[in-house]
Amino acid sequence: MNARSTASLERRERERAETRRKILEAARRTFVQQGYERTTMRAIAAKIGYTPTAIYHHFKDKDALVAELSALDFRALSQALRQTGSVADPVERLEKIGQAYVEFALTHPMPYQFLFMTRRPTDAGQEAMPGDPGEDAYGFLRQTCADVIATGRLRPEFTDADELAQMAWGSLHGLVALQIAKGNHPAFRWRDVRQTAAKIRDVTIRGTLREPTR
Amino acid sequence: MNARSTASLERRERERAETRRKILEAARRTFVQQGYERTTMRAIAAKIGYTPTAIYHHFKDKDALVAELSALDFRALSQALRQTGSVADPVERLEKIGQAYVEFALTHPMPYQFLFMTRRPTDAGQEAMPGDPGEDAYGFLRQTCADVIATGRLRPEFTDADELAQMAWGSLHGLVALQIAKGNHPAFRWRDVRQTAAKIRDVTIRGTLREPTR
DNA sequence: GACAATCACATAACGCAGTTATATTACTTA
DNA sequence: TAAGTAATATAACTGCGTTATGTGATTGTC
Repeated sequence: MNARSTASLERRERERAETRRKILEAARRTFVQQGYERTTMRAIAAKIGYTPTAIYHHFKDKDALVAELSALDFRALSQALRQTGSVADPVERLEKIGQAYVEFALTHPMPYQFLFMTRRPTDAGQEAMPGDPGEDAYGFLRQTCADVIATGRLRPEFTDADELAQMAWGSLHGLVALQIAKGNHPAFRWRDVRQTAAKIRDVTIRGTLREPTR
Repeated sequence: MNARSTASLERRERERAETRRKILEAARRTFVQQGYERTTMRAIAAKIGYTPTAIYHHFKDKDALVAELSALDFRALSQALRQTGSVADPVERLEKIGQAYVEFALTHPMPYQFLFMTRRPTDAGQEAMPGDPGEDAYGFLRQTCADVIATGRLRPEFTDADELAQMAWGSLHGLVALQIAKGNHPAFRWRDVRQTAAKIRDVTIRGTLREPTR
């Protein structure tokens, strides 16, 4: 393998990466506009001047496309969540986590929908992969809940970190999930989601703390 | 039109209704077992010894099947919610509404998913139909929230019935929606949903009330 | 510099889905 | 008994995700 071949290899890899990137970009645009079901491989391919089969040269199948897009976006979530780790007080940290979570859901509705709002058959029975960013984030939330419990500031009925995590997660997930699914439905006169989410966080914290705080 | 023809007409209508019923029953079983996407018209038809086209003689398309099934189940929700109307205290009534709502979601996951967890393109821009059971239920929740506010027992920052309704709805929706979508995912060590939901209701109420209660 | 190999695509097609145009069969009505 | 109609079947269409196979350009080897 000489210098010329190395340069050629590098160029080919660059071109391959560039094609991959173009596919991902077109896929993201289409997924966001049309949603998962209504996005066809043919449409993605046509948008960048390829045939559908070309996509399969770069990605295993349609799910792999969404999975990669989701994984990319999830780095942002993981980072945002972990930045809250600097907050010393676990209660304040829990609130920051919730805020970052809502912000992520609202700015990345497509991967959010893919990860948390759809039931995939592969979900059942699969072993917990340590790399899964969703489970990763849950573990982080759970740990913070355990820290909150350890402060002793909660009412005595809150001793289970998983239960507390599921209460906190569920409360905020419901609001953003409804917003994503029904946000354009005029009959529900939707209030500003970020503000409502903030109130849900306040209520959750005040409702679980041992003493009235403010 | 003589007596015989009337009898014949009636019998034919009975038979037609019976076929409709059989289709709906088979569709319900399949939808519950397999979910919406994996349920095929061919499978429904085969289960009752018909060809797929026969279904189209009774229902416009696949969505119409789910819509009718959902409407049927939703009568149960509306009734269950309205039965809570007998509770005089608005705060207690709100709690009962939440309990009935969670129970409905867990016992009717398919219509729940259809109505609240999927974004349908027809949702946008459509006028509010008064018959829509979903909006009907929201209106009932909203009214109860308004009643709660009117009692004056809430903290001063809670004055908006829609906001309060969306907080209550979202909190419980999130828990059951996660359960429906990710309930079989082993990495999240799910606690008993009804119990967690009860704690969410407690926390929401205690967190919004003016004075600590118990 | 010929030549095999490989890469990055395209062509064509498969199987399955929802759906529909067109029979066919049975029953009702005149 | 003939015409009409309602209920179902047959066969096919379109569009989907996906794959087996072809093709042409580029690369590495003798």
